Amino acid sequence: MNDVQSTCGLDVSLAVIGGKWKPLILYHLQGGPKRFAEVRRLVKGISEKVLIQQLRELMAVGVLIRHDHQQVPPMVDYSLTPFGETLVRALIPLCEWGTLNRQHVASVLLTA
Amino acid sequence: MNDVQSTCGLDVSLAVIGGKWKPLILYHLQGGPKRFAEVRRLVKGISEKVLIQQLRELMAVGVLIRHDHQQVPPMVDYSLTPFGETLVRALIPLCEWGTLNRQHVASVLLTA
DNA sequence: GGTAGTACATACAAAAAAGTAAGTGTGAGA
DNA sequence: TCTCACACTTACTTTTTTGTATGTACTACC
Repeated sequence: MNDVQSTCGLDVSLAVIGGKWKPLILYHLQGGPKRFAEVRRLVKGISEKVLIQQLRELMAVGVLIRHDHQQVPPMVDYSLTPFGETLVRALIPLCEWGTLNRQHVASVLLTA
Repeated sequence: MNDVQSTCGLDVSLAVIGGKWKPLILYHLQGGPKRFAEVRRLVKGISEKVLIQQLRELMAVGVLIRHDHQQVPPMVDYSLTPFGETLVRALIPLCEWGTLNRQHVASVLLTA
């Protein structure tokens, strides 16, 4: 990381996971394929509409894949691609940072 | 990370660095204190107004500190707090991921 | 026919974030 | 007096993201 300008890939990562929900969606798909409704349950607070949208965008950049089991009622699941797995791996430190500092951040935000 | 619900701190991290610009601002302050105009130069594309706003928010959560040299013309610099340094450390993997996958993501986004 | 389960699609609205333009304050120097 | 450098502030606008409500498609079952 000597030449900050030419090596900082944060703009790329942010292009892929930018927004309120994408990091959380990716994180929850870490544990293997998940049904639509299950993802929605895990990512608390997200609307169906936004979840669909975000899943579609994540698929478009190749980090998620959708598997349709071709049955009725519909049975569809979403999972990380291998590429997506590399991205989630890069998210773990941020997740851990948040866990470690949850209390501190909470107290700061309350006084703001 | 066994209990995904209770240990995932991504919501906390996102509360601190959410938005288009904050990760990039933090990243560029890694190398030591920087003047306002310098930060603006480094974070390409950001408007003065938004930079000020974001700096203020980052200070409010304790990851940045502002030092006014009390002179005219004004001379002010911004730097990471030790707390902020822990956060930037957690951002590095994401930065590296982006660097490694810049070409791949670029080609995907062009075809979308 | 109605109901159920599941994963969507569509239309419109609201909220949040970012952007554009103009202005301010402070001394220092011409 | 005017101009400059620097770091802001304010008012308004535009863009983006998220949210609310309703509807669709497909079978299966009562």
